[in-house]
Amino acid sequence: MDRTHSRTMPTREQLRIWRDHIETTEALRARLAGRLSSESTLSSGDYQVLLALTEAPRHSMRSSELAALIGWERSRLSHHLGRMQKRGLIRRQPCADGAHGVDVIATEEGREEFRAGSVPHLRAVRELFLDALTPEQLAQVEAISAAVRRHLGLDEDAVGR
Amino acid sequence: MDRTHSRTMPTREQLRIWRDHIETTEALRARLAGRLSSESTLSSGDYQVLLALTEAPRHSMRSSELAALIGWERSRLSHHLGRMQKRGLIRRQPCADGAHGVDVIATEEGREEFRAGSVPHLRAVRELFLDALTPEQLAQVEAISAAVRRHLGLDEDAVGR
DNA sequence: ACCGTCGTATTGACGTGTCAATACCGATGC
DNA sequence: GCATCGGTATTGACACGTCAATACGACGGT
Repeated sequence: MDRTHSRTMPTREQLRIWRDHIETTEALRARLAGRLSSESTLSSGDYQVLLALTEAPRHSMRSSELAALIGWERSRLSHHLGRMQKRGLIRRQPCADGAHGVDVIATEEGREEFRAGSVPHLRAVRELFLDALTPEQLAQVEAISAAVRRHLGLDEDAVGR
Repeated sequence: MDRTHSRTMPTREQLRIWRDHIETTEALRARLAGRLSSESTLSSGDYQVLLALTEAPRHSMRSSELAALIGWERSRLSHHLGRMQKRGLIRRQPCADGAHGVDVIATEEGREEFRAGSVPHLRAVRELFLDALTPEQLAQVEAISAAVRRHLGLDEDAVGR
């Protein structure tokens, strides 16, 4: 590779860009979470879970599949499902089809909350993020994310890459 | 404003870019935090606090100044300082100069940990983030962050803008 | 039948973050 | 002097996340 730059420390300028990037993205995430919970009783995590479940057959999914699909650790999902269950958004029941797993099921109430939160959430993504950028910038965001993901070795598993 | 695009929902493609962006940045943050705590006993939060304090005169700062400088809510800082104090990284003492505040002081141990973590941390920023991008992309990141910050109304207070 | 072991899900301890309520103190008005 | 108000810092309750430890059923070897 012979990269000349990798042995030196970041410059002030580079660090500033890094910090701005992280802080801005964090602020964006927080704003979006705020919008979501002001329009529905859901958090971002609840939304991700319910998004996956409502799109699944019978609004239901194996716990481990769900974790893989949304990219969460198992224990994180387990804790989160506990909280959601307490609020009546989902149910859990021993896996119907033989094996030794757990089926997670979105309740009617959970699906209702999801529907109620969905449109405002998508609108917020547009208003807070997409509207801030030109189409060229959005394409740049895509390329930059891809470069970082590749660099970090995410997306390893995908087949054809 | 008459923006033609603001009344429609995001496309699938736009949503994908959004999610990739958020997830990638989050993964980056997590990786960096992991590197930091594997090289020193510090978390990212500890690092930010100690960075501000070690650069301040007498390694000390009013609690409220500190919160403003690193952009944290007061209560968040208070909780965090409690944890750092328990580990001996900082001390707190009633404000020396008259008024009714609290001085936060980096202990010798805190400064030592900061020094130990600093170089590996900066190296990790380079390796995980800066090395992933071309100079053009880094400039794009800067412009994109600026656009989003402007759009969200951050940076409001700055004088001359 | 018994013992490891692997995969799945949960749990407990703890660090982290937010929000609302509180404690504290100095200044201001009566 | 005393009530009240404003700014400062803390606290408690709770949501969220990670890590390590645990439970427990299925499976393979003996």
